[in-house]
Amino acid sequence: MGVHRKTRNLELVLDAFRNAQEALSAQLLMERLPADVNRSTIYRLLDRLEDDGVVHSFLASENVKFYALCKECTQSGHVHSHAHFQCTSCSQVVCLEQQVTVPTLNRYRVDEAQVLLKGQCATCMR
Amino acid sequence: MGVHRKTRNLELVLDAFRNAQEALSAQLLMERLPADVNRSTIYRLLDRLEDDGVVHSFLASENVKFYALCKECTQSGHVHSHAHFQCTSCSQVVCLEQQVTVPTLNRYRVDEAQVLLKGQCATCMR
DNA sequence: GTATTATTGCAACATAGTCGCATTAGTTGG
DNA sequence: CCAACTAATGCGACTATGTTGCAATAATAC
Repeated sequence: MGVHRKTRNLELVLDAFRNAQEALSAQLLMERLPADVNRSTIYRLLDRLEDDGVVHSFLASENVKFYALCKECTQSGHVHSHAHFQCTSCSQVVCLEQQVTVPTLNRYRVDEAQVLLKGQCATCMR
Repeated sequence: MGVHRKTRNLELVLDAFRNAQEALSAQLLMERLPADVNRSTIYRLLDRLEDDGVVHSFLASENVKFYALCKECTQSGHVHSHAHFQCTSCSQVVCLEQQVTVPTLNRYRVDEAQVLLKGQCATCMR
């Protein structure tokens, strides 16, 4: 497992994430990358980067999967229970600092929490 | 707006929700309803019921939208910030009692919180 | 019972994502 | 540097979830 070869496409995707302040979907990546980068390749790179723990993913509105670089995550223990925010006007998605306290449930074992806050971002509020 | 006519399909869908202990997706509904109920009709009924505040929806894994009857919701003020749980083994989704305390953010106005806890349900843990 | 129109069924479409397979191109060893 | 190996890519076809236009059907009001 792991990212093996240093290819142009991989570098392009990583750069896109490094330059982005927000989380990115496959669709957004396609728009930001050169047109000749194949759709399947983007999906495959995202899958791989997620497997490798380089990015984490979460679902936002409209059934779209978003990805963002893992910052607080270590190789051993991943902490993905921070919240995400999506603006209902511009659809932009960002990772928040907020950690989510996962409630303990007696009938279930909770492994992961996905928290999506929806509302308006500073730009769209004006 | 509003549910107007009392049709067979509407009754079937409502019954399915009343009989279900879990949340239902369009797919699950299709499996539980007579085969001659049209796919589009199910989607349209779900949309309408959500508009009317009869059910609420939220996204679970695999980009699938789930619906459940609104219980704590009043006509005037909807409270949809309770958490949902999805079992990663059997994919079943349930509404939890847990209310989510929506964090206040200074750079965003938060209108809604979607919380999906993932893990294993009692049945799958055995 | 008839008129009105919400609801339905159908088929075609849209979008997000996946997959098999042949080709391309990093990487390694000599 | 070159050849061999094989990961990565591009392509096209496919799946799944959901949407839409339109004509037919059926619930409701009179």
